[in-house]
Amino acid sequence: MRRFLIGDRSFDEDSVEFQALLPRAYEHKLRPHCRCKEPAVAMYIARLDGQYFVKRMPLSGRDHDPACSSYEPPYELSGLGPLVGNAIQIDANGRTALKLDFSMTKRSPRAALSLPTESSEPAIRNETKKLSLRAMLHYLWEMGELTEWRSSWAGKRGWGRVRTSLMNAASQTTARGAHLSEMLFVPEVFHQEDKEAIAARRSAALAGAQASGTGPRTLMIAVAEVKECTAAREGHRITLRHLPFPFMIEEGPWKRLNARYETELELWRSNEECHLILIATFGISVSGVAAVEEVAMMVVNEDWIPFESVHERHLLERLARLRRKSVKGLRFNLSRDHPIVSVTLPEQRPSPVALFIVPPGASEDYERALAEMIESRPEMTPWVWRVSEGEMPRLP
DNA sequence: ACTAAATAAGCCGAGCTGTT
DNA sequence: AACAGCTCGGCTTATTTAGT
Repeated sequence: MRRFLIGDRSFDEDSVEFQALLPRAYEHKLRPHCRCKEPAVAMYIARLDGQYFVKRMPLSGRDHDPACSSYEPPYELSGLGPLVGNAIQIDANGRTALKLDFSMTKRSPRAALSLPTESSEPAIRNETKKLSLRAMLHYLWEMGELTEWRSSWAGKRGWGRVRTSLMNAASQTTARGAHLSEMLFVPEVFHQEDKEAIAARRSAALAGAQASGTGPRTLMIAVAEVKECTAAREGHRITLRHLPFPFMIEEGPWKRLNARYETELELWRSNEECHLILIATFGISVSGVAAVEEVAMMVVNEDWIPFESVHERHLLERLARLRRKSVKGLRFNLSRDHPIVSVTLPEQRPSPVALFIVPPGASEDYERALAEMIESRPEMTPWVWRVSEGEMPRLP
């Protein structure tokens, strides 16, 4: 159980007086501090559906004691590490600001191209990294705690849960000076009996993507599960679950998508249980047709945990039966030849465990980078499965 | 209100990879 | 081995924001 400090008073999480204090503390924007470590770790109070929760500040999971329920493994082991502080900036109120590497508007084609002017200005290095679309999807998944799993959650996570988690994550986040929740569209679970209300909420949510006729088109970001892709008269039609209309994609981008996400599509087609998650910037034309501008994808298993190879899926399958929590590491902007932690087991005793999978045919550089990564986090017990050496080793 | 600086989006070229 | 296509980074220009 967690113990909190509010002001100079100490409370047990479950105590009646603490639960009674929460609404007032929320009202006055008081910040609880978790006493699992000294000095206590700053947290915040969130209100969800009229209930109050003490939540950790974004990306502060590593500051908690490994035994604390708010503990999360350090993000340096996943693709999140290089982005924190640059593309992902966290302020004191627990809100994060993202820098995006994709357009959120579509401007009309440039009227005239001006000849490049002679310029002797010193070149300004743009060293700030930005989030790709895939990294944005991984960010939402991680912040929504959809990378976490324990066996007791079996059967309890469906698209409704996923959607709520994603929207919660977005509500803490800004990008390009706007709230991410206003830019993000995630289709609601469709129920026939609630058809009209859902349609009304949907069209309200999609207002930001609607073409106004003049000026640059503003785009929105959609996250949804792909149902199927079919050829259209021109380009392709992507049908998404819980959405009554398809997203159109032109032939060129469609080809690129297939080449880029060949592995993902292959994994998706090879297994009926898994889901293909799409993230795309899109706009809606005056005639009401939704068209994709940019797109990225990832494959998740039946528990909505992302994976990138059959080996990882096997590992997740084994871990899904464990009562203790497992946390999936994600790649964000990193390419496939960078090692990242596959899964961490934060609740493992005596120390948290980092599970790595070395893909067959990994280079020496890969092994070297992996060794460095393991060395840099001595508090984590490493577990390595080298696929080329055979079967999965025994889990810790 | 005007100017300067920061930011966003699109274009272009260098380098890499995969194919023929 | 050459070529084509794609990706990534840098540069340019437009637009927004902040400061005077």
